[in-house]
This record gives sequence, C-alpha cells and structure tokens, in this order.
Amino acid sequence: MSTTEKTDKREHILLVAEELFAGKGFDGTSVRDIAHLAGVNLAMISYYFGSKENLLKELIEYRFSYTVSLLEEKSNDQLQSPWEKIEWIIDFYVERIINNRRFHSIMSQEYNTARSSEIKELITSIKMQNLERIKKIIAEGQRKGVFRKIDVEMTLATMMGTITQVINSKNVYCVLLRIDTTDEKEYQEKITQRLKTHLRELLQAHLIGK
Amino acid sequence: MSTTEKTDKREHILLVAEELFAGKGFDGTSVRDIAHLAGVNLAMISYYFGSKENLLKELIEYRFSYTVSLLEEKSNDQLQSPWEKIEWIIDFYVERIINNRRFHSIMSQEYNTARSSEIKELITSIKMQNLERIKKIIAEGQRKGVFRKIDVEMTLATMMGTITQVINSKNVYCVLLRIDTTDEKEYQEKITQRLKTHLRELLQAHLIGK
Amino acid sequence: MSTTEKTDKREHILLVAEELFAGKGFDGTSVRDIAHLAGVNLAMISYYFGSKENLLKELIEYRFSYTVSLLEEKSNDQLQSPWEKIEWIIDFYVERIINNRRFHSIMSQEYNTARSSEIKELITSIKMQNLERIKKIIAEGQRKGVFRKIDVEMTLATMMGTITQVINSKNVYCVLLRIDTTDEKEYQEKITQRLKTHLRELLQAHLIGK
Amino acid sequence: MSTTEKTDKREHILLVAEELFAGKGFDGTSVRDIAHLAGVNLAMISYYFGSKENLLKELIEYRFSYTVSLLEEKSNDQLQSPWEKIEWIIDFYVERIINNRRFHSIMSQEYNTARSSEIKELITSIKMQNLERIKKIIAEGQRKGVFRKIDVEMTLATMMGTITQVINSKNVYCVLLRIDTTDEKEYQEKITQRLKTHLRELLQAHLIGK
DNA sequence: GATGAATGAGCATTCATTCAT
DNA sequence: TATGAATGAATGCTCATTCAT
Repeated sequence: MSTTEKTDKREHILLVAEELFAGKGFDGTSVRDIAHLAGVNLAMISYYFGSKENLLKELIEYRFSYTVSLLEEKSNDQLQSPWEKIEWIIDFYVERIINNRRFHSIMSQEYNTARSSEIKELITSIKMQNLERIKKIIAEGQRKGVFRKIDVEMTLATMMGTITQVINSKNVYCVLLRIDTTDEKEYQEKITQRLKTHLRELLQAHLIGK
Repeated sequence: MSTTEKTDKREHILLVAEELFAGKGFDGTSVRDIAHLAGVNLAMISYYFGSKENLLKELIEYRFSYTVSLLEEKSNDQLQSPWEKIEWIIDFYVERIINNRRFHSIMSQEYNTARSSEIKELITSIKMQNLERIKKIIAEGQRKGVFRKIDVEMTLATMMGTITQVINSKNVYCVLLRIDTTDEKEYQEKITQRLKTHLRELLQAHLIGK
Repeated sequence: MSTTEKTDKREHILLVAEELFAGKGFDGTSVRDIAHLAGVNLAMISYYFGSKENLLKELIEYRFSYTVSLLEEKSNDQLQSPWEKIEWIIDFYVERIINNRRFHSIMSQEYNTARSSEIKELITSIKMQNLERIKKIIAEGQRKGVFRKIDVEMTLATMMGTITQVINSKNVYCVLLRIDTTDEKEYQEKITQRLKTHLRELLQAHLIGK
Repeated sequence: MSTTEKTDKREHILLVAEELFAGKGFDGTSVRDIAHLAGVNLAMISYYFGSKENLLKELIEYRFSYTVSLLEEKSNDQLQSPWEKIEWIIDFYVERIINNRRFHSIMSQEYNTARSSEIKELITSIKMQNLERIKKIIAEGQRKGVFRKIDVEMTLATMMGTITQVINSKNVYCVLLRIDTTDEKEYQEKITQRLKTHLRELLQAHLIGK
C-alpha cells in the first residue's frame, strides 16, 4: 500500500471524526461510530491513534498546523497600515473559522470539558499565541495614534465571539437572516460576507471612531 | 416528607447536575456522578426526572422560567430612550450570563449536540424571543434616527458572542486580563465590570457613532 | 430478597470464580466465564465486586478468614508436647490444603504473577504469620532438647512444599500412586492419608532422629 | 542472514518470553509484550513460532532438551553407592532448578492451566521419566538394605516440592532467611547451599535413619 | 525472510434504566 | 415514596493472528 493511501486513511478517519465530534460532541461520539462512518475496522482507530483522546489531539494538531506562521508574517508586515492589517485579520479569521466551522465548533464545545490537561494546554497556548499577535497590531495602531484607547482583550473577545456565536447558533441565525439551511454553499457565502462587513464596520467605529 | 423538602431535593439535584454538565458536558456526566455528588440514591434521578435527557430539559426550563417577562417589559417601556434601553440590556445580559455562567456554558456546549429536537426547539425559541425583543429596541432607535443603519442580527451576535466568548474561554482571558482564577468572586466582579464598559463603548460607537 | 440470598449469591460467585481461576488461571478466566457458569448477569460481577482484581482479593479474604486463630491457639497450648503439636499441624495443613486445593492452587499459581501489590502483600503476610507460628513450635522443641538442630525455615518449606507438590502435580502423582482420578473422593482420602503418614515419618526422622 | 543469526534471534525471543511468562504468567503476557521486549517485529513471533501456545511448547522443549540423558547415566552408574547417587541427584536438581528458576516457575504456574493437552502430556511425561529414574535408585538402595522402607512417591514429592516451594515463595523465604533480594547472585548462592544441606540431612535421616 | 497494516473476536467495565419491595 | 438489586446494551480498548507485499 502506498504512503498516500495510508495518509489518506488516517486523514479520512480524522475528517470523519471531526464531523461526528462536531455533530454529537466528543463524549457523544463512540469509536464505533467513527469506524462505521469511516468504513474502517474498529480496531484500526486504536491502531492508528492509540486512543480516542489522542485522536482528538491529533485532529487539533492537524487543523492548527497550517495556520501557525500566517498571522506572524502579517503582524510584522511593514507596508500595511494597522487598520489594513485588522481588515486582513477579520477576513482571515471569518474565512478560516467558517471553512473549518465543524472543527471550530468542537473546540468551543470541548474546551471546557476536555479531560486531558494536555489538550487543554495545547488549545490555550494556540489561542494565546493568536491573541497576542492581534494585540500587537492594535498596540501598534495605538502607538501611531490611529486607534483609540480601547479595551484590547475585550475587543479580541468581540472579534472571536461574534464569529463563534454565528457558527454555533447556526439555526437561530439562519432563521433571523432568512437564509436557507439546505444550501450549504449559499449559507456559507452569505454568512461570510455579512460577518466580514459587520466586523469591519463595528471595529472601525470602535477603533477609529467613524 | 413535606412538599418543600421534595422540591428542595429536586432543585438540589438540578443544581448538582448543572455543575457537572458545565464541567464535564452532558455526555461526560453520568447519572451516577449526579446521584453521588447530590448524595441521593441513583434510582431517585430516574424516579424524579424520568431520564437523564429530561433532567436537562427540566434544568433548562428551571433556568429560563424566571427571566421570561423582564425583557418584554423593558422593550415596551416608553419612558426610556433606545440607548438607555440598550445600556440596560447590556447590564442585564452581562450580569445574567455571568451569574448563570455554568448554565450558559451548558447551553453553548450542548446546543449543537442536543439529541432531542424538543430541547433544541426549546432553546431556539427562547433565543429567538430574546433576540426579537432586542431587535425591536434597535429598530425603534433607528426609526427615531438615533441609531445608525447597522446589521441588526450581527450586532446581536456581537453582544451575545462577546459575553459567551469571555465565559467559555475563562482560562485564556484570566491570563490575558491578569485575574486570579482562584478567587471566584473577584474574577466575577472584575469581568462583569470590564464586559459592561466594553460593550457600552463598543455599541455606542457602533450604533450612535461617537 | 433476603440477606441470606444476597450473601449466597456473592458466595456462589466466589466459589465459581475459585473453580475457574484454579482451572484456567486468573488471566485465563474472563468475567464472562464466571458470570456464565454462575448463572448471573455479567454486570452483576462488577456490581458486587467492583472489578475482577477485587473479586480475587475478596476470594482470598474469604478463604483465609476462618483459619486465622486456629494455629495461634495450638502453638500456645501447654498440654501438648512439641511433637504432638507438629503432628497436629501436619494433619491440619494436609487436610486444610487438600480440602481447599483449588484455592491453594490459585495461590501458588498467582502469587508470583499478581499485579496488585495489595494482593501480594496480603498473601505474604498470611504466609509469614503461619510460618512464624510453626517456627515457634519447633524452637520450643529445640529449647526442650526434644528436636535436633535443623534448618527451621527449610523444614517449613519441606512441609508446605510436599503438600503443594502433590496437589499441583495431581496428574503425575495419580499415575505414580495408581489412584483413579475420576473418583474425586477416593483420591482425596487416599492422598490425605498418604501425605499425613509420609510427613509424620519424614519429620520424625528429621526432627527427632528415629 | 546466517543460520546462526536466525537461531540466535529465535533463542533470544524464547529467553525474553521465558522472562515474561515467569513474571506475568502465560495469559498475562501478550505477544506484543514479547515482541517489544525482544526488539523484534510483532508478526515475527507468529512467523517463527506459529502461535503463542507453540512458543511455550518450544520453550519447554528447549529447556528440557539438554537434561534428558544425564539422569539416565547416573542411575545406571555401578561405581556409586545409592546414597552417593541421591546426594548427586539433590545437588543436580537444586542447581538445575535454581539456575532455571524462571522456567521452573512457569512450569509450576502453567502446568494446571495449560489448555493444550499436548503441552500437558509433554510435561507429564518428562516429570514421570525423571521420577522413575530416582525411584529406581531408591529401590536399588532398598534392595541393598541401605535405605529404609519409605513412601517412595511421597519422598520424590518432598524433594521436588521443597525446592519449588523456596523458588516460588521467594519473597517469603528471603524475609525469613534474611537474604537481600536485590543481590540476585548472593541470593542464589546462599539458597542453593542451604537447600542442598537441608535436603541431604533430611533425606539421610529419612532414608538411612541417622 | 520479514514486516506494516489490518481484522474479528474478545476483554473488563460502565452506562441509563427498570423493577420488586 | 424511596431504594438496593439487577440488567441489556454499549463503552473504549487489546488480543492473537493473518496477509499482501
């Protein structure tokens, strides 16, 4: 069997697990569920991932792995103004969270519940890193006199919280926004656009004051 | 045994269940856990509540029961300006969610996971009702020319999402805000104040533009 | 259900477990085996004993509980000569071990294997207590000039080891002694008599020298 | 790979298996344990030995193979007196069992448990052969009027049982004999000497009567 | 000859719930 | 009303073994 196939199988299991964890929660999903939906043998899951807990850990690492350095780069970019950076970050996060909304949903569901402190610390450290980078950008804007004196930490909570709220209360916002839930793609596009525009206007008013 | 004692026992079980659900999730909490921590017989839980699922339902009804009409009243109040109403709502929600943050945590964790559509619909309808009331107030402000044309639904998401974000990422924000986690009361007071001030400034800039 | 019935069920499970452990070893016996042969529900075993390991522990305590003080009494008896005491002990041990040969077999099988140090220590302490009591009797005989100077500890090993050897190599000794294996009762009586006589003659020659 | 290397690998696996079987029992040892400790691929065990059961069988054959004829020779030796032969046999068995005490431990643990009748019969036949040879020597001594009329089979049980008892209750006898368990070599030497002396004195008193 | 991948069967244990009392 | 006893179903996981390469 080729390396690709092996990787694909692992990845396939991870994606199936992600879907189930998002829909039924970590504890609500059994390893049997995952094996069945993934079309693999039950023992395969333990064989590849050791344990259900470790499967979650590997999913987290898999999802976070490719977005480590992007933010770092952006915050150090000398050519963009602080507000341009904020606009970029809004777009980046809205898209990233909407695209990975299943995974994001797991994170917000399981974060408080996580039994393994290892997983908890992994998530905390990633969240902290991301928040520190955005903090740096806002601080830069404040130093340059472009941004007003606002509560930076709470502003970060607003940014993330708004997106999370829309994701996690999908049903409610679909009704409110009169978006058809069945057309997944349409929902995604509309909600992405709406979130981007809102956050730009909201944060512009908040940070710059117009 | 008197009716009062019976009610107290039921309530006691509900509160213990709330604590455990918040800490370990619905699926992560066993009926045995609840019975043990509540100091009651295992069979009593089924005896009183029928099933674990129904225990959650009763907890939701118990928590929502006393906050139904308050918002209704406020939105119809003719003596306050729209902004005064928004300020009141911010304070009301921040306090209510912070005070019931365990329950709120359960709701955000279990909402997407809930197996019973009955519970899902119950939560959706309550959320919808609350959002509709706030929508009405913002619409009133816009009609009066006091509030700018903003995305009402997204603004609601910002309000709720910001509070939820701070609650559910307690660990992260405690570190960021340099608040001691061990002193529960101090944490609660500081975070309440901080959230209220931030949301007022944020929404004032957003809705009114100053 | 009466207390007697409940105790009987526990005891019944213990006896079934003893039989299986003796025949297939602790690890070779599954909780399913025990439940099946005992005619009880699988979950019952965990309900009564908590775990398989603890079932073994309770079996050990159950088997040892009623023979604690008998030996103590005998060793302090002032009316018997040391050799009369040794004769009594030979008879006592041969009968006790033959009658509980299944349990004895488990002990010699699992002693070196026992995973829980708690069980190991329990067995060691019981063995030590018994050996100390016999040591005391031999020492008394030596003080009185009745017994020769022999290696006390090794003599204990001989006493116990001879019985154990016959029990654990039943097949071999049945052939050697030309005893029919199918008639359990006949086997037991013959072997008991043979062991008693042999040990008396052996130890008399060893301790007294005739 | 050369034949030597292959044999060495097989032997290495056997020795590792012996160690684990002795420490955790046959059922308590997994093929994975053996493969891991031996540093070989898991599938290799099945590849070399066919099955776990057969691995045990090969271990037994491996251990017994080199001691088949020694005893035969000795019992036919015309130059030694029956008592000299018994002395030689005591030394031979004590040393052989002490040196192979891990294997001996497995035999006494698994003998009653062994699922395969093939293994059971193998062990029984080896034991029988050995016992028959010693029987012959004692019978010779009795014919010559050197040995008393004693229970030959039980005397054999005493010889083997005493050694086995000391080996299998190592912990107990280490405490009783005040031997340091950590120094394996010291333990082995002391216990060997002690056993030899004890068995000589014991059997001399028993067989010859002095 | 040697091995990574895979698997069906089985493991001990825990689950929410029911029932006789 | 209250509860100890009981249970069928499911849990996560490990087992010895096989097989394609």
